[in-house]
Amino acid sequence: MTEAAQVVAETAQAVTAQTETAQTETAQTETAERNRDRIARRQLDKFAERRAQLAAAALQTLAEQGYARTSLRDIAQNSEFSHGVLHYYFSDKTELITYCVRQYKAECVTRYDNIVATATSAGELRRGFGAAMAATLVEEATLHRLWYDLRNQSLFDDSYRHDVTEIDDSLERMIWRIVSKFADLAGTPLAVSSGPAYAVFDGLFQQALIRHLAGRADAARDLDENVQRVLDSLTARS
Amino acid sequence: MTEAAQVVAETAQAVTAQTETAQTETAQTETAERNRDRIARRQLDKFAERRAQLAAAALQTLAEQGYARTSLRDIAQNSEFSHGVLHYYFSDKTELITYCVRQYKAECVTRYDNIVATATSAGELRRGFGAAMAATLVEEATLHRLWYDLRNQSLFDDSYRHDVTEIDDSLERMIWRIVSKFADLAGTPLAVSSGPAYAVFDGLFQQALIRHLAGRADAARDLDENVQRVLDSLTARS
DNA sequence: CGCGTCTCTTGACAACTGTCAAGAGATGGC
DNA sequence: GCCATCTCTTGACAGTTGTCAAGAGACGCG
Repeated sequence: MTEAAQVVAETAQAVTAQTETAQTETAQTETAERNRDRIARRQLDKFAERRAQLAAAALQTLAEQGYARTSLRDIAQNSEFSHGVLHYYFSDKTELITYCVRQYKAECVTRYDNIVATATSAGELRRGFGAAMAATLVEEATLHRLWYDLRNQSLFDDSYRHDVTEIDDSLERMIWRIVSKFADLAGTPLAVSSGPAYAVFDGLFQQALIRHLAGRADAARDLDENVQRVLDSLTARS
Repeated sequence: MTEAAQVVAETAQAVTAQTETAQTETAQTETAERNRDRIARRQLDKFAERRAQLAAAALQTLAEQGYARTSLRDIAQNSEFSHGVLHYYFSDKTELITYCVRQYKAECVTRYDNIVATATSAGELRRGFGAAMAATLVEEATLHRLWYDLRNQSLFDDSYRHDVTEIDDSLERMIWRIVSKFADLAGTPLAVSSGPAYAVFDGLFQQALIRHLAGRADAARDLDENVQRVLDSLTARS
């Protein structure tokens, strides 16, 4: 990797997160500076784009084979590039997988927000939650399997712990938005707080995932039913 | 491995499970046969004993490093033998780990049965359950971490699926013994059946494990409290 | 004691792993 | 069209992996 590329790689995420850089150039050098800036920006975008593309290939491979059985060559083979390119865009395997985890997060932590926003009654919210859980269970089964795999890896390997914890917290908040709004709409207090609420539904989902992947056709329907029933149960008795 | 040892290996578990073999010898050859039998039995016991010993070393290593990072040489180094011996007692890595999983099961599926047997009131059972969960969370944290790791591996690797499913079913029954007896003692019906009941408490435990391993000192206390609260919540409203 | 069997060690093998360096091609500004 | 830079491929490296074979040592029978 060239020095320039190195710099691009190291700052890619930080810079792309900014909407605009400060314009402190004098009038004299403004055009040249802007040009250079525009070029750098384009390179940066292309760089970030390819990183995302490779991360997508990595996510697919990991979801299929699992963390323990996935090598960098496997990932490259699922992309349109050779294995060497991975070390041009990622410094090592850990950084690649960390990036994958972050990309996964962006896709999933707002999964149920639409339901929360549109539901007008407790019953509607409850049914929408159950249906959405059952739907993603079937449609993104391998990706969920990977999530649980990586979350477990983080219990053995500290390098993943931080990002995994961050995602887990986001998921907890996502579930809490549903549960607390449900209690709100239903007008009943809750028996548990955010943490155990997430844990309970995560447990239900994980069990359903295991059964679904084992080929049990009733897994999604059962999940739908169980989620609704438990959601009801978590409202405290009056 | 010699042919004899091979046979011993293949039949070790089946034979040790039997309490006594059929005695069909004639009086003439009885002594010789019994002698041979006694010898074979002793060899068999020694063989099974060493298998268990090696499996214990494997369990310890796996619990420390996780499935993905544990090699046969790592395991051997945690025992008092060299790496070659593993292929004398186990045909391959898969058989070793499968054996480990079975050994793990034997240690854990009756974990709460004492509480079920001795509890005389719903409150006592509920408190005993919460305390026992919190205790094993702390005392056997790495072993639980391994269990979740292997259960996840079984979602990617069919070779472990059968044994893992068997253990998971046993755990579900174990939890159900508690939950159903609790409802019995409390005189209230339950909102959920065996499957979701297990899923819910497993979710609580897994979250507590993650937090405990992350160094959060309140993990065990929270688990105790959450388990009791959820157990109460799962009793249906009258 | 001698000998066969059981146990275990040693060393090797082929395959695979993450990593990296050298260089070929592609691209785009001048 | 030239040249610098970016992008990607190829091939190699050192280390690790599961597996196995050859043989040394231990054990226990006759």
